[in-house]
Amino acid sequence: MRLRPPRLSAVSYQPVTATPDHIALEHRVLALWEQEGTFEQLRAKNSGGAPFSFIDGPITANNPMGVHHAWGRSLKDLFQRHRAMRGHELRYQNGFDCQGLWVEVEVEKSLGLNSKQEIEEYGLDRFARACRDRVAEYSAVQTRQSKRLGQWMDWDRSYYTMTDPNIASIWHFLKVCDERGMLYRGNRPMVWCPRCGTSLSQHELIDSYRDRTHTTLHVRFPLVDAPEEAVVIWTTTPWTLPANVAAAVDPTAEYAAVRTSQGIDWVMAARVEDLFGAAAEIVRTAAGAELVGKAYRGPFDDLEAQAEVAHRVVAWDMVAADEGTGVVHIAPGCGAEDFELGKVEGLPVLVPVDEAGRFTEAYGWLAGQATDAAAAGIAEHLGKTGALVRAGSIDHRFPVCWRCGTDLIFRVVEEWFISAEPVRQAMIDAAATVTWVPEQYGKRMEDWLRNMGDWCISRKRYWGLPLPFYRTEAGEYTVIGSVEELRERAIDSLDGLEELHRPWIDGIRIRTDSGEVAERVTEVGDCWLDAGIVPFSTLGWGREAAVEGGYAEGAGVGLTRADLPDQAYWEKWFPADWISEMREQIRLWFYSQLFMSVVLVGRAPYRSVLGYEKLHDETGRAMHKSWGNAIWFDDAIEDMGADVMRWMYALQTPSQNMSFGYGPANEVRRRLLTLWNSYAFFVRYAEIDGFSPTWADAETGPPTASALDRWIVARIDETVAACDVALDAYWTPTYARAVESLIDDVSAWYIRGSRARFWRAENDGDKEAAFRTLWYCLVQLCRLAAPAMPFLAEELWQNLVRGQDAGAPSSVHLAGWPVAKPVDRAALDAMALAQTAISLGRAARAQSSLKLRQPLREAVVATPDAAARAAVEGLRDEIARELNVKSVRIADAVDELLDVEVVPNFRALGPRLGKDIPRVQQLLKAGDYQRVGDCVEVGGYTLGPDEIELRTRPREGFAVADEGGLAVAVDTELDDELADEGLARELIHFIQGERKSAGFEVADRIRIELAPNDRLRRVLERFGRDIESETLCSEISEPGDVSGAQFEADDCVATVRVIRDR
RNA sequence: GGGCGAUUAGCUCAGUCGGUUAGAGCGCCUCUCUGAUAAGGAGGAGGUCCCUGGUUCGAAUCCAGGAUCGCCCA
Repeated sequence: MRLRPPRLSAVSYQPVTATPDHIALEHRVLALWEQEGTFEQLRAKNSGGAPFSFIDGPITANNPMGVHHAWGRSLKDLFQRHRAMRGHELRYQNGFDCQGLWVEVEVEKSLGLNSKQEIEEYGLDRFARACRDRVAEYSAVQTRQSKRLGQWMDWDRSYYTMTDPNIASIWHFLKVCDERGMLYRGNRPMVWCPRCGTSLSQHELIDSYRDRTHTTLHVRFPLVDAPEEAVVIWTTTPWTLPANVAAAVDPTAEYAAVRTSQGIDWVMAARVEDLFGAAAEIVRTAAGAELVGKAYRGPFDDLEAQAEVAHRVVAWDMVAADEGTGVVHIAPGCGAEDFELGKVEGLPVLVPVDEAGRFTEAYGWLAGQATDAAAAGIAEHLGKTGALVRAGSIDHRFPVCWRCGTDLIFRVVEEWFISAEPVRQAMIDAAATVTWVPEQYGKRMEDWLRNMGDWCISRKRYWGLPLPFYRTEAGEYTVIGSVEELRERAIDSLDGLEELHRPWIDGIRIRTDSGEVAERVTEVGDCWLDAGIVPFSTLGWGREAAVEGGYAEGAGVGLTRADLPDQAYWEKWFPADWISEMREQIRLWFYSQLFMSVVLVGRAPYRSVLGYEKLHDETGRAMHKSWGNAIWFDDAIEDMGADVMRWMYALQTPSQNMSFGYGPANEVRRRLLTLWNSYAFFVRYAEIDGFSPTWADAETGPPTASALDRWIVARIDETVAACDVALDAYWTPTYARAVESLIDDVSAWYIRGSRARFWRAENDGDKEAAFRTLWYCLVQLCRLAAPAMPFLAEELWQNLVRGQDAGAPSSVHLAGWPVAKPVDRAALDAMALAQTAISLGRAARAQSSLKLRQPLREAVVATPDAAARAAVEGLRDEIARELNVKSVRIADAVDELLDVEVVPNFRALGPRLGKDIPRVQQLLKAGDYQRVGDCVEVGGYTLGPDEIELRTRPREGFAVADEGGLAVAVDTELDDELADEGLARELIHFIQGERKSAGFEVADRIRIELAPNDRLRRVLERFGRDIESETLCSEISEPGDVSGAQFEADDCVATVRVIRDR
């Protein structure tokens, strides 16, 4: 280590550790932001800026957030921070989803309740309070977690979907639907959970199939006309047999009557062998159409419920020929397809079980039995009556309730719907105005919209939006559209109405237009109504006067200070410029928002959407608590740290599932270490040299006298432009890769190439330029990386910028986004050429057996391209340094080193020559052409310089490498001086190794004892001082007797001893 | 059955407007640097760009069909 002048100024950088402690650093930065109100400063700074409207999709405040939530929240924060750095005004309103079964089920568990009956016994008021308390608890937990992630939101003003204003906004929407005739009650076969006592929406069936084993039955339905004959059905749901009303056959298929011990059994001919074996005796065959219309005796005709039913065979085109018997048992009250067929055939609908999945009184001996428990009794009964052919079991995929794991059933129930047809086309049109990222999500939305059924909005539960539908005894319905309307119509006092929830709301009766008394239906609403209304309820749509803190009425009191803005505010912030959620929200929140918005204002509530796929573990498997591969946010954030986590999310291609885990996190951490190393390098030398930049330097940029400096500044400009394009397109991986690439270039190329400039003892202009350039690189990197890794960027900023200039912005997040400047393409191209030349030079060197450590006299860089020669000219020093040569000669005489080949530029020539290309290519390859100036005459064409490319091949006998018209040769001849210098380098290398293995500190001074031979003695004479200074050696001595390590190189052998000075 | 994707190195994945030599990271091997050092650099091995056909002077890229996987709907 060379001696340095004493520190000139008192600048002081915070010391930088060898590796970053992300966790400690992040907590430090969080404390700094808190202490200085950095976020508040940012909001104040951007107040009045061009609005950037982001609307947060509410997170269910029901459990701690997971790392999959952190993905979305990191993306949201990334784009918000980016827009804020560009000076946009943002709302920063976070949202919590508060109502619905998700919350109810968790509360049931925590209270030890196990059925709807138990909830009612517990008391709906206490239950509602418990639900609200759970939301309060976990919204606080999620807020804490989000802050730790670094998400900047106006946490005190989060919206809660359970507040009265939110609920009232939905009432208004429902009223509008009613006025347009879109609201109706309907019978629907619903997927039903008997434990939860409620239907499940389509959304809730996602991933609901599990491996289950169920009883299967083959059952005879004897024909009325020919009692010994029967159609035989197969079912996997025995409990539905008491509700049988028909048997379906494929009219176009062939059916066979098979003689069995029980009589004559009709099944589909294709199924005979599977069912009865190859030896089955077929009495006769008939087309399915012949069986259609035949009456049969049902298996449970003795039950009261079956009294009026006339069973018959019906035709159906969906009868499967590859399983069962080819005759399908139809119970329209127990299956979706059965129900549809029943509508066509006019079949009666028997609903055998109640809300709890238990048979009703009309089912006699079955009454009170649960569907799963009834299978055995049903099989036994059928056995007694002779209807049972055989019982078996099946292992299959069967849907279960996502909340409690109970087998789901189908049940026809009365629910409330909003018809989709009147808005279908308008929704498709509105969705087409949206920019979908990734693009195919737009097609998915369109597909969903084309196929969507009516929206079932009712749930027979407790903690949710109370549907404002009031029924008189006569069955007349009134829809209430606001709290004011409720107040006007109420018969009962609203004094006891603590909030718009059950049970309080249930006590309020109203008077209808016709003067009748009406009570509220007991149903609550689908929670996607709660979330879908948010662009209206939180932005003040239709409100005349704003109310500060007014959003918190009802269940939100004490939880939030969100305002209730007015129509002007809505007009400013609607529609959202951008929203982002995971892909499944296409059918959920993106859909419900769109639906409500199209109904209310006839257009899309968002301009652009970023969707993303699923988060899996690092092996690509879905994360499941029960599989033990789930990663808890709280663990991950204090292990890998927020920046590493956020950078992983930024790098992830949104349209692909993410493999998340500690392994990938480590890889990313190592890449961030490169930035840290560059930072540490700068601080070490800036501290030593007393280099202190000013904030103004970041604005003006560094001087660009040297080619290397010009290049890295051009790289920064190029990166800024690339980041702008990527972030404007909401595509983070391109952004993150561009930043990583710049980090790599700063570290691996700029710093490596500039190190000697920083080591230099004298304070010259070039060293100053190097400091200013590296500092500028780091500062711009901080700003570019800040949206994605806000903590690390802030840490660097504090030390590099704010610590050096009190007038600088106090936070990188207040520093503004770098302005894209014109990119110095020439500098980039020149360096690319130089890098190619260096790479070629290395390859050329590698052809000889000389180590890179051995200095060589000269490298020749040759190219026929004059512009390229001029470009490389300015980078001769870089090339010489990297190739360890004394000089670099630039030559145009490629021919002495190389053969030249003319290759067509296909992009330019393709359109012009077309089919002639292969012929011209052949002629050029064969050398059958004339060079005329810059042009080439070949096959009747004259090709201009832009239409050809000159390529070269090395001639034999040279250490030459070439690529694309560029060739590099190295002179491998060694004279004594070069050889000695090489040997000196070897010795230095050896001594450094000894120093290291002896455990000396980098700054320790040493003495060297060695016994040289003549050659080595000559080397020491020539290069002794270099060796001493390189190894921090005070003296090289030659005592008579040396014990130590053996140094061997070339023709030298010496014993060397390295001694630490005291 | 309909729709939307995916398929590129041992692994994880980029690959823009179609351009003739398909890249990165990790892993592996070799070398190198030793004043960023629990780092850094160079090189190498490793590819039927899923398959078939088409369009084109030219296809990983565009089109058609197929296979496999994933997701959505029915």
